[in-house]
Amino acid sequence: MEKLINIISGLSTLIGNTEEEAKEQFNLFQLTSHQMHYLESIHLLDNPNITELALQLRLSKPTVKVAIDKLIEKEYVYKIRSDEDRRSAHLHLTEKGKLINQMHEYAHKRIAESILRKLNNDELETLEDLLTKVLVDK
Amino acid sequence: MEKLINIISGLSTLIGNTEEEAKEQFNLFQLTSHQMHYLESIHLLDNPNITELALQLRLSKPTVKVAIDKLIEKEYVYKIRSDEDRRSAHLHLTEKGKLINQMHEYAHKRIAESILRKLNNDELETLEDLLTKVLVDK
DNA sequence: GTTTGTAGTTAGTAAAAACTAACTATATTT
DNA sequence: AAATATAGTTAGTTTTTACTAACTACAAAC
Repeated sequence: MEKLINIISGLSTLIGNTEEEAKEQFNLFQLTSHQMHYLESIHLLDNPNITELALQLRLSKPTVKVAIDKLIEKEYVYKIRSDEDRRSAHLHLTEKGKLINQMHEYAHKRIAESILRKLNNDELETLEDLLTKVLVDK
Repeated sequence: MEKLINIISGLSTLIGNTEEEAKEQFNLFQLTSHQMHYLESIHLLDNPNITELALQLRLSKPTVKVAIDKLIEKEYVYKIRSDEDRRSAHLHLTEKGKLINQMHEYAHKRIAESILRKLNNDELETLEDLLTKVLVDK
């Protein structure tokens, strides 16, 4: 158990550091960590409305509204008014906003490359099988 | 490569979610995510002075000083004046401040437990060996 | 069709988080 | 020992982030 925890701790650090490095390149795009979190949540919740986003982030609706207005002005987000309920509007990421996800993909790719460098084909296949088993639900 | 990237993405999500859940329990201790980041950086830099911490966080010294003052008042951090250079002071985490690291340990332990539930002994040993190989430097 | 409820917005405000400029105290260089 | 540099601090200010209360517009329930 102790050994496994240490390995997970190392893995967590590796992933954390790689994502952090990837994020640094993105900070050049003038986004605060809060704003990044908004974009990530919009992606995660799959185009929520303001109310849903506020609930997820545990912030008041006006707070979220003001923050989203800024992200709309900076062209990371846009709104589409719902046809079913015309009071409501769904939030979408623009192409620029989607870069936030590409950032994560980039970090994951870099980790994959470092693994490929360290394992041979058999080892890679075994690792993939075991981790798949670990990640499967239930 | 594609498969490996997906697995890493899943792993990253698992670790991220587990840490997030662990953090929620800690939010009850009245710390903002910024303040948690300060505590994590102090741990990471191994008792830095204000200047070093400001450099790491890419913030001005007065900004960091004011933030640290609050953490000192709340008893998460204390200062020890350096004997070598009496202008300088090193930042340390109090027992309460160290809980932030225990939070990470708790999250890692929970992930370890979920792995133990899904693999048998042989599989576990193989996984540990492969991940150790992956995490080794160079 | 009137009342009640909900999504989003606006206005006003408070607290947190950041900055620059200027200072004190100690160290280092010349 | 005087001049320069560095660590930390203080003061004053701006920006960001958050809140509540009150509003508009639309939807649902009675």
